[in-house]
Amino acid sequence: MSTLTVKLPDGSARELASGSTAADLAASIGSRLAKAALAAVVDGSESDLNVPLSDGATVAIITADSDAGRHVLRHSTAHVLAQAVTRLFPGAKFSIGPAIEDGFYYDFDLPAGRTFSETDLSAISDKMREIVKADQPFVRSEVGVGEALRLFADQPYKCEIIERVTSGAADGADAGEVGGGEAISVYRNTESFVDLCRGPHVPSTGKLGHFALMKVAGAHWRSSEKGPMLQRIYGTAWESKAALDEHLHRLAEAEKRDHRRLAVEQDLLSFPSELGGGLAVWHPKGAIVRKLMEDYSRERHQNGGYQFVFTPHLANANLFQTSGHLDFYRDGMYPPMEMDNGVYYPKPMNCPMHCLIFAGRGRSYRELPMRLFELGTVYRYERAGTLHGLMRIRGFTQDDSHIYCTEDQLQDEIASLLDFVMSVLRRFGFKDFTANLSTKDPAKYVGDDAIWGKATDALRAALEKYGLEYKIKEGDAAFYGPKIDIDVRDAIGRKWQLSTIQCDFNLPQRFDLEYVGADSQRHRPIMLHRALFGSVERFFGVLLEHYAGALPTWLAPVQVRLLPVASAHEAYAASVVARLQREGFRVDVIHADDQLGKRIRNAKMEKIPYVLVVGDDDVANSTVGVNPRGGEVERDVRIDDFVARVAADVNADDVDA
RNA sequence: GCCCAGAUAGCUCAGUCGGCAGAGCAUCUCACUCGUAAUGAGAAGGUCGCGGGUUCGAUUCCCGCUCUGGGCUCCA
Repeated sequence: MSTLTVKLPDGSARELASGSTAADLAASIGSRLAKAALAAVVDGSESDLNVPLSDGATVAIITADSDAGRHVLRHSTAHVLAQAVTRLFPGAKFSIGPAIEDGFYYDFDLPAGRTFSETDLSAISDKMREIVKADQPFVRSEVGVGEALRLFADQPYKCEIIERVTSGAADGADAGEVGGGEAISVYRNTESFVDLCRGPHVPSTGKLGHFALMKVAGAHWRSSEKGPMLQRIYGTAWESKAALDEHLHRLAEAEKRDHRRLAVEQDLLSFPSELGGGLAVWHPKGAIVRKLMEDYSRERHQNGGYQFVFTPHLANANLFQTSGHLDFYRDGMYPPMEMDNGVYYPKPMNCPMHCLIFAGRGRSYRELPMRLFELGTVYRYERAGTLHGLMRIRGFTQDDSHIYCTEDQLQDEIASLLDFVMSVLRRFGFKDFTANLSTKDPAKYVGDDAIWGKATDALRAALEKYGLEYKIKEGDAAFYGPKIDIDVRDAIGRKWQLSTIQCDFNLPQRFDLEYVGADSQRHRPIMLHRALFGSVERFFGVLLEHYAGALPTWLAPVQVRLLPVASAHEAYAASVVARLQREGFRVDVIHADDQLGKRIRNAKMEKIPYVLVVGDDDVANSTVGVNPRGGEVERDVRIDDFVARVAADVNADDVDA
């Protein structure tokens, strides 16, 4: 009997009977591996377990508890979903169903315009469990184009994918469905259910089962707004019940730190419907936090060589004609107001007005770099379906800087800008950063290639110098210049894009901005846009979620709460409050109308950093009882010691979430 | 803008197969004055999101709108 030898990931070799498959390999290694195996990587490409191995191949087994394994089982679960839907809704057309982060989805076109509602999910889910229980095999075969078109004759979306793939017009979404090459691969589960797919898949549906259908949604075919609206079902799937439960638990935790929920619970701000969609009012407790954020931002900008400016909320249409906003972003602007002889628009950006300030008189190279800063409130008409709490809002305030500099200054200016941005972000407790460098889209840009190259190099050099991990997004820049976007990762691992540093070769030209150089000649400055919070509102929302509402002491609306044990201790409590207020702390006191335990509980739910309880002993000894957030109760703490401790906490550079 | 789901007391939510609307928390009053995560009693609180239709009667059924949530698209 002839044999073949394969290489394993650890470098060892293994001899198998000729004709052996990846499944045989797994079995030869161990029964636990055989059970956990879902697919294999053979010579670098993923394949099914039952693929025959060739002599000398390098083979790795994919198990369910790896990222690759979860990807396979999610994709396979999507097929089960499609089969369940086609059985429950005869005539349903299915389009694509990829694995995504934490789960999968599948898009359907139901007969007669029928739509899914959430109540359909349990029936579909039950049908899926039947299919899992039936332990149907996933049988791969490869067919020619003609055969494929015949197989999917009643599935127009599948036919479209086949045609696009074979005509070479496929994009990433199609490639997930079918591999490239001549033959088209399909996976059959039953006599009647077969799906176009590149694979690999689990050997049989019995390997699946730890899934949950999460929600239904509309989704456009081919992700194009012009395409028909399909019905999408989202699900999640995991390698074990424990992993599924853990995922569901994580979702529940994320929901608990939803900034919209925390904003209501802590009385920070609200979105009264009387005001209109996407518009917020800030209540006193939210406003104080916002003010602290803004004060800190102003202080840093003042020390960072910025000049403060203020500009109005409205501008004549001519200004936005000059800036180009009316040409490019009219749909995203609030509608115009007509008055006197002109037409006015609420501003969607501050930069045109800052350009007017620069252009207001002749400028010398000695004034550059000129750094203008404004907390400027802008209004954008975000479409109704896109609004989302503070994260997507129609009126918001940018911490907006525009820096005008010479070409020679570009490099240093960008490097110091990046330092500045990172230092401010760290103060707010973010520690984990990544950046994206977006480069020229050759199809759409203004300015000459030399300046694009120079600016892109300057951005890259700044990232390298700072040592910030970054990805290059080729062709992703706006038409007017390359940019750096900075993402932060929050306490539960979610990424938020916050700060941005953008070069602009367009506005200086449109506003005909000039300075006189040392050579007495006129030159055009380069403009940089820089937002750090981006939107103050959104940044506030991200902070709330990052800290789950427990803002660091320097930002907490109430830093210290005094609780007199009984009415007899109120005078003493008042004297402690006065002392702490003299030290500049934000303090309040809750009188002894409720029991102490109740007042402690309320303070804890409000996530106040320090709760001070004062009773007989404290009155006698000038002490306080300290109940710190997340710490143990301490009795008989001297007031001076407490003051020093809070002061240290407020000034701490290292803030933990 | 499109698909799905919502909107009932300040908050969280129950309920009415079409017949005067309910709980917990919060609020107010009274009692309790208490040493570290919910004291007790009472009161008050609602055009059941807005507008139209069907009906003897609509918070409930139908239509439209507004707002909210989840997606798609978009995001200077």
